[in-house]
Amino acid sequence: MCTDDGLEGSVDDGHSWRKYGQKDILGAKFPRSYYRCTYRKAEKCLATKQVQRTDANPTVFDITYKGEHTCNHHARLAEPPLPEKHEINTTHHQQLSRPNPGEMLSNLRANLAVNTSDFGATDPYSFSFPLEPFGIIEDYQQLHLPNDFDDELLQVYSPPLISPGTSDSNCYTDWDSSPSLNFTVYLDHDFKF
DNA sequence: TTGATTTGACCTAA
DNA sequence: TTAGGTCAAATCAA
Repeated sequence: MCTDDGLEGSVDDGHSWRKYGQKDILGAKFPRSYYRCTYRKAEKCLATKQVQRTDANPTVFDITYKGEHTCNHHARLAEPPLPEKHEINTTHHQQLSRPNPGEMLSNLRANLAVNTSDFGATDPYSFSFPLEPFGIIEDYQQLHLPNDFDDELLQVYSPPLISPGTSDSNCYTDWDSSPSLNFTVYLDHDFKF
């Protein structure tokens, strides 16, 4: 994650990652970093993620998760019954209570700001703003975002936490080809951790 | 001393 | 052949 002073660190998504490579990508100003789960060997956890700073905005990172954690070291999470993979279960959305603002605020400060504006370009989409730092990959599917989620989030948390100006965020899953998740993290220039 | 990061080399798919 | 992804030795930091 990049801060105002240009320092880069890993987004605390509740997992322990170990960097294993960095590559200059053709046409990209900034290199892409490759991370794998710290417990890859110990627990044969094959989860990986790629982090790349976007050209347009150096404070924005595209983070792509691949695979899923099989280790037991992910952050503790509220554990409602998991919807079957590849299935968007709207029932769960109704059963799960939305995080209260205090919890979300503390988690935002502790972890990251996620710009969820302009969702809806792809359907179905799903993304859960976690009660706790991000956990196993399935957790992203536990909540279906309502259409007005971004508006509500912005009303509650901005300014100064979330930049409302950008509109080119993306959040999609491509479960058919590979179990990966890509989302863009926007950091407000005034964001303080 | 141990675990994490860096970085050039290597592998592989397109 | 090239670009993206991974490996692994060297280096760094706690």
